[in-house]
Amino acid sequence: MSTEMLTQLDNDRIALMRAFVESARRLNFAAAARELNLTPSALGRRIQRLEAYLGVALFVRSTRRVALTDAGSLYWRQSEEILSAIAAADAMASSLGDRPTGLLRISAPASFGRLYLSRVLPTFLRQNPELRVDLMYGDQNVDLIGSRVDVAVRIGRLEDSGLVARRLARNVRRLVAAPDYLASSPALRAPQDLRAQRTLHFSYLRGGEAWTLQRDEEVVRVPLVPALRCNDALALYEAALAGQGVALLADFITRNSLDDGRLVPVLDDWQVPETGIYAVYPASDFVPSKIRVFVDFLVSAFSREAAFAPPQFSSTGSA
Amino acid sequence: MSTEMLTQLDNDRIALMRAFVESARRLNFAAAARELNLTPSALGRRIQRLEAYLGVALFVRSTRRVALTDAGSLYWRQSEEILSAIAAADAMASSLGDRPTGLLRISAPASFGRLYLSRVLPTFLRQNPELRVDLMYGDQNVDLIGSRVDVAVRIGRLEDSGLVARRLARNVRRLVAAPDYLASSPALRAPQDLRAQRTLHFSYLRGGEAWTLQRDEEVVRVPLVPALRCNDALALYEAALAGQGVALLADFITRNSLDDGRLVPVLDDWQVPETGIYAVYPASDFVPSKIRVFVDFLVSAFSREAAFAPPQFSSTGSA
DNA sequence: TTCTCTATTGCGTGCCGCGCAATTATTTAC
DNA sequence: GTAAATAATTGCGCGGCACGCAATAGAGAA
Repeated sequence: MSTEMLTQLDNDRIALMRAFVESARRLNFAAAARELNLTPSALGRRIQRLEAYLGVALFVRSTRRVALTDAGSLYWRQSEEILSAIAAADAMASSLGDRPTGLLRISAPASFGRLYLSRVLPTFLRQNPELRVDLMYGDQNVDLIGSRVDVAVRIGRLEDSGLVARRLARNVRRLVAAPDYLASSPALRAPQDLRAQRTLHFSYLRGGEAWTLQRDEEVVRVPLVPALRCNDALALYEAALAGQGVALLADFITRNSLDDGRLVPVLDDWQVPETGIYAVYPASDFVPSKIRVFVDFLVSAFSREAAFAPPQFSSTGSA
Repeated sequence: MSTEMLTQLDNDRIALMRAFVESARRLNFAAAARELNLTPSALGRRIQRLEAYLGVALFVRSTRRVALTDAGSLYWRQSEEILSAIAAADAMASSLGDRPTGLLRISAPASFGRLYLSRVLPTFLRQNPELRVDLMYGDQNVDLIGSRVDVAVRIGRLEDSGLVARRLARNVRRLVAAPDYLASSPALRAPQDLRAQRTLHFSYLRGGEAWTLQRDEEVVRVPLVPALRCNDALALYEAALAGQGVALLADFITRNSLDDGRLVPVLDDWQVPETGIYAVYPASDFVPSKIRVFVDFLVSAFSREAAFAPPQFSSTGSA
């Protein structure tokens, strides 16, 4: 086929065009060769290859002089345009590697996003005016590549391979409930007591419908029959506030309510295994700078956030 | 230098772009590889090279899925345009090799041109409407390349190398004079008698101011002191007609006048070495078709012309 | 004329990209 | 849940092609 024939030769077509353009400008192969750091022999051969490929003579040669043919003149114009188009495309693409531009698609858990991301995002956008953000809230771990997500914030233990993860903060979780609820509920002194409680369970929680608690070396896994099962942590939080039952929630959600007493810790002497909050993005030799910039921003923003730092809550909270 | 670094890599840039475009269209390396008759490995490497060159990731990959990055999307558009621009330029250039188009610069002796070329040229132009002709009359042998002449008609013996010559016709020359002149001039029976004649000499004649005559094996070279020396054969012809003296002229010039007796041959038993009429053009592996077409036209036109065929004149003459 | 510079070509070498096959991972089927 | 199939990647070895060097030839300049 024709394409088959061509693929043999169009390998170095740009080099050929470059050689041709330079020669056309100077009408002197030797000078063009010097300009391109080539030997005259190599340059002459490139012109020959180009002519052979096109099936047209581009130059009329004597041993000492060179002139453009008609085809050469026309091809010259076009070649110049093509070469500068290529240069422009290259520059464009390369600059994308340097400057954060375009659309940044972020996936984040709804709770984390609404509570926290939406607070710091304006700052980020102000710092990167060339960047637009598409924020997709959802607690399910989406397929980054399939859904064209650039960066995802993930909470918990991660397992994705082929993804780079940077830890943003610790994720301390607690069993909490509203004082109202506790006043009217069965005693709750040991993990096993949870089975008699109304529990509020996060759908996507790893490990199914069960909570894992530990105290020193002791680890217990308590199966649940949740009173409420929801895939939105904030909804669980509000249910807990309303006295619907006991919930396993991250500190960054319950922090304020714990501070002012609207929620209280439950089974305080037991701990929930600590996980992390991560920014993950596809591994690549050339990470788009919009991703680098955003992840860096998240890291530095969260490093200044007290809400995530201490396992026990204090009264520090800054915007 | 930057150019130095780049020249290493931009060799096969078009192949890389082709691979990229195909992959971007299908978002499937394997399919793209099949389309391009490549192995997936080769195609993957081409994408890698392109990304390395640009310093940007064009695709986000998992082992089984592939998606475009922002840079990839943008580069895709530009690549498509660039590739079609290249295809267009190629097609343009290649078509020039097939169809006679553009400007054909012809150099020809003034005599030959005015007497003959101008008569057949309209036919040629009618047959090749896309062709414009720049006709340059001059008996001097111009430098084809330096003056951008495509085809030159040359009369006589040729010596140029690096040029291709096709013989159009024999060039039979004769010594002629007007009857009036002969009536009032010294006797003219042997070549040596020419020294006493008024002679009309063509400036560019090879061999200086002398005529060479032969009879059987006998060759004589007769030095001249021309009464008129001119670089325009037609001017000599008219001078001869006016009875100014003896001229050495080509049959194609004097033919009509010999037919009707306005000129008569002189020293009839001696002959002037026969030369040829040639179309010459620069040697090249790819002769522009406008040149091929024109030379072919000349050859076929002159093969039908009686004026050049017979050494002795008959009464055949067609338009 | 001689000298210089230019374009070309023959020859040898080195590099680079390709194909093949194995590896890894993800999707689909059962 | 396991297994099979497909897709992308990588290591390895080879082959081809383009380059450099040097010699040839021709054209212009002094």
